[in-house]
Amino acid sequence: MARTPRNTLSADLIVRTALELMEAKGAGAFSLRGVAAELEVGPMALYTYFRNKDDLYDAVRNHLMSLLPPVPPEVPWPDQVRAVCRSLRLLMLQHPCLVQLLGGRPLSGHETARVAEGLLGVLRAAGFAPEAAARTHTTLFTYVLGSASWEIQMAAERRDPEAWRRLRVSIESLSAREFPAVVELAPELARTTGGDEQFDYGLDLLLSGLQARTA
Amino acid sequence: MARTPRNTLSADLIVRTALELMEAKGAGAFSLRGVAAELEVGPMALYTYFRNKDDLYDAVRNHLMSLLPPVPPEVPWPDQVRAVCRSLRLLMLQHPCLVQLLGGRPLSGHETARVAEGLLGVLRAAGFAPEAAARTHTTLFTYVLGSASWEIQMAAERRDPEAWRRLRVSIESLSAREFPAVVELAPELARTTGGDEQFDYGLDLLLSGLQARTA
DNA sequence: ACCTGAACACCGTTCAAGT
DNA sequence: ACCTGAACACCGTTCAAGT
Repeated sequence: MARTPRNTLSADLIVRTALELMEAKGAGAFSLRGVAAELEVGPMALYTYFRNKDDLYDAVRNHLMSLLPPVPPEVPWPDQVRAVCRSLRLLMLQHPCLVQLLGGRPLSGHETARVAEGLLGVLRAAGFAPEAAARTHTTLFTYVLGSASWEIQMAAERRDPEAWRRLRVSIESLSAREFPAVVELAPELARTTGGDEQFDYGLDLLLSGLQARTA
Repeated sequence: MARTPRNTLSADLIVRTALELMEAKGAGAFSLRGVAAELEVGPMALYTYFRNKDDLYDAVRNHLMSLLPPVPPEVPWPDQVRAVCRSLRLLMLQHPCLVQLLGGRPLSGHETARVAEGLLGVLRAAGFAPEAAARTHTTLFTYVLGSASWEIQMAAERRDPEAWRRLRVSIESLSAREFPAVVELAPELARTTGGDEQFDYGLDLLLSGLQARTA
């Protein structure tokens, strides 16, 4: 590797490198020194572009949020809501660190507003009153956040053989007398954990609740 | 402070001390060395009771899960579901670190099964088929997880004056042409973010969807 | 078994200095 | 402005040693 302490450094390059490291090793193992090493610069070089680690976190989150596709026009509003929620979930699954970035840092930046704008615009156009639109938006967003977070967690569990073994043993050691429902439904729980179908199940519950309310 | 390197140390004492520190400073600032200092022992004393930091995290999560109250009997099943979800949310709000512990660590332990048992038992008794019970359980759990996580985040934001100021500025600087819905609904969003009412709004949407399906 | 102390390989960040 | 290098106050964890 040749030395590259030229003018090649930029905020954008740092964000892209940070994102790569987060996705490769998980957001927990991410470090400023790791980014600096990857870019073959000293750790302090990054401080020219970002005030501190949290500032870099914000920039990465903002970059990820900008990847969200726009709302499909010209379709009924329930389909629009479904599309927004699905693409938000997909973005989180493709970039698992996004969940941690959303849950651990204050909000800021126009990209976050852009996400809210899409869903709120759809709901307002569908005739939702201001308060109902706001409440519905928050409900949908938190459902997507929670289910994606849980899905990522479970996928990580399945990937780690040791963790997966411990979970299987833990479930199989449960007494059927003390935990009848868990023991009976263990196969169903394993089969229905994660996946598009599970996500749509909850999303459809929310949408049918909404449609019952607007009718 | 007198020295206490006697036989006063125990797994239970360490868990309680760790929990105190997590709640005081946030789960992010928590460290093994901090717990050891609080207990006035060397950092290595903890390794007699826990294999590593993650092992202690699991113990704390298990302890918190054991605090969940039992399901109220002798009421209609929608009220039972509501009660379980509300008390789970309340537990998360009272112990914000629980959300991070659930989202960042593999599952294990009987306490986690106990939580699932309550909700699954209610749904099975209400006549839900195995797959529907499993899917509904996951949907409800992820909704509680996501909304509590978001609520904790927002509460932290409001507590930190600097973060709160940045958020206000960020919202006020949005152009009404680019973000019409966000600008219009900003007061509604602020007013409806968090709180029992917002949580129940989404929970009722899910429940009315469920009741429409079982009828 | 229960706990200590030194050591290792890491962190984020400050400070003073170079260009 | 852009980047370096040394230093500080932290981490989790290993290892060898004490009782």
